[in-house]
Amino acid sequence: MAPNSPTRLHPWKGKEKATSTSTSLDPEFVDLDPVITYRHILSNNLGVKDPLRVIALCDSDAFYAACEMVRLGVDKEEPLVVLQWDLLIAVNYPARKYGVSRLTKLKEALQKCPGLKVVHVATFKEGDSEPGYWENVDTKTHKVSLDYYRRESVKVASVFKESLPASVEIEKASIDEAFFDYTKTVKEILLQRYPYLAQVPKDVLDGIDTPLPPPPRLKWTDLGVSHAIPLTIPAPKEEGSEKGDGEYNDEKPESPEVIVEKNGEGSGAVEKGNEDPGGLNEDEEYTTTWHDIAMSIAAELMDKARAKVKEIGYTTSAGIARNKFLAKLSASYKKPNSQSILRNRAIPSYLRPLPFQKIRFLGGKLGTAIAKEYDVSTVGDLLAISLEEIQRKFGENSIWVYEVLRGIDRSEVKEKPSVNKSMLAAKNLSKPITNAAEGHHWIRVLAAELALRLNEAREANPNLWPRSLVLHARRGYEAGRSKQAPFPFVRKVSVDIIASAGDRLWRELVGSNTVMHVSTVSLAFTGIEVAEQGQKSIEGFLKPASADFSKKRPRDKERSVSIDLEAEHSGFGKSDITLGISKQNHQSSSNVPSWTCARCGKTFHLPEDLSSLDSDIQQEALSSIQLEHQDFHFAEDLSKESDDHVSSVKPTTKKVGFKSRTTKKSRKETHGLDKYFTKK
DNA sequence: CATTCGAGGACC
DNA sequence: GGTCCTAT
Repeated sequence: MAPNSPTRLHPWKGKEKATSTSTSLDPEFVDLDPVITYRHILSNNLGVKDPLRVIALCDSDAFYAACEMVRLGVDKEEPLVVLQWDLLIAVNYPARKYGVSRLTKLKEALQKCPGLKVVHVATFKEGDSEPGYWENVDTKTHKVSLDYYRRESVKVASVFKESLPASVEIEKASIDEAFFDYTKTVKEILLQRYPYLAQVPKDVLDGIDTPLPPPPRLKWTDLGVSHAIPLTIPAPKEEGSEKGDGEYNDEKPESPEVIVEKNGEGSGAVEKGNEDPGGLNEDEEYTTTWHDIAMSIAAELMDKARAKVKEIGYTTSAGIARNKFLAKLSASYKKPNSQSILRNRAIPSYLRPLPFQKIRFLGGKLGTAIAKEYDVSTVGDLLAISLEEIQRKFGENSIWVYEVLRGIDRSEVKEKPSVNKSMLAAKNLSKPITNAAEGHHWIRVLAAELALRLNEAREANPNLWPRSLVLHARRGYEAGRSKQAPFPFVRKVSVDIIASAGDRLWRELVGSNTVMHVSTVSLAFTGIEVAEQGQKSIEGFLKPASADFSKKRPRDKERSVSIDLEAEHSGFGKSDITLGISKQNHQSSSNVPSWTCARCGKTFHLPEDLSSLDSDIQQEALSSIQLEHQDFHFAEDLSKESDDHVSSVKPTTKKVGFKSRTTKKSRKETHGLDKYFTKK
């Protein structure tokens, strides 16, 4: 094992070079055995360079299939597939044993597995109030609904959250998987178990930057670790192998040096692991670094959380490693219902034989282009390419590719807001639409789903407001086209409101064409935002003088616009429910600001007696005026009024009572290579 | 080989 | 605003 090398001034900053003294470690891969100091274990904000960083990825096994098994109370051993029209979209593991995989035809699947349980996803048709499971579904009349899976996904996520210490950061990455950052938690536990790690030696030159004492040699199997990826990885199967999805190392490893152990849920793995311990060399069998031990602690926690999730019917597979990319990769090492640790020192042998197109973001066009350019397929092949070379060919940003091939990934586990930013309903037409009436029909169906989902989401969070409605349509094999428009504030969205807005977009999109061949159509809410605290509802900002807002709003970066509505409610006589827009600096003088609608030219005034109306009536009235003035909240485009000193932070149009938004870019997921993607 | 539904981000 | 990209 590698004893920590002596004195370095600031090893935690060390970008310069791996400090490993172990000659057994692969020189292509740096920082596999970094020096870990007292500072490292005592600090909590070391970020992605933290040598004790521990990340996990956990995904649900055959999630849609599992959802249906839970819903129907199907035995866990029973083979089951989920059908979408005549396509299998999910296959549970019992069914996979029969050689059934996604993308097999239903007929073929039934031949392979006669007892196969087949469930069609929920669907609904025009007029249905909610999706359901029917005997016969017809793609000509019905639309698929994945809503049940979304709701189950939320349940699983909340069980994870409840089952883990609050210090674990969680990023829900998709409907069936999440990343976990255990770094902070694991340090706390390390300090509990090894209190001497908190005692910086007094008599040393480097103080807190002194390397930690050598870690205890612990047997993986005694740590409750169910699975550690071996230092030597069996080569992935080649083309010839008759193997379903060709998942990299998906099958049970057979080589004797594999450590398989414990709580494999009765998989028989225990016996196997203990069968031939003589085949293991010392490095395989024991932890050798503090990072190993940190990961084993994460494994304990992950294991417990997964057991909790299993109680509600979902088995999961997890990977634990030093970053997101490797955690994700490791999760697929052994499936289902299992977890794997990838130790730093196993990284080179794990990555070298890996087909690089398995790597996130390399699975698509970029990966294909790289494969063509160099006529190679594995990570090992690409290690020969220098950074300069790859940057010359693929641009500056491809340093990301260079690093990821070497097991480096700087991306962070970032908690996401619980509400999605968009909500989309789509329908693929087997028989293309040829006239406008059919278009309107499908828009109504899509609108019905959106209405249902938005209102449903508002039960949990009443302050959800979609900014826009977007209609996509694709004609034949041409690229799709889209149109969007602001969506009005309406508390109770109805199918009609969405559909009428959708119809307008449809007309814009297809123009005066009477002949059309639209093959896909989708409708989406985008820019969904949550109203600020204290501005819980439209009523909230209607009642008192809008002067209150000015105090809450940031004064520097933008000039706030407050919006009020003027509406008319026939049954209520007077047409003085008004909505206006006023500039912040004007409104202090008066509680009755006015605004002229950019589209219709009408001037509105704030009502004085608004609060005397019933809130139900207020809402209704508001809805009606909003429909007439759909673009009211874009009447003023603040982004056009640029102030030099804030030019880097571009204000966006704002709605009263909503969080301020800037256009500050979040981390690039595509690593700036989008330009390249579109090229080919 | 093709395929459905869906979410998010980047670019211009 | 619109288009294109990525995962399963």
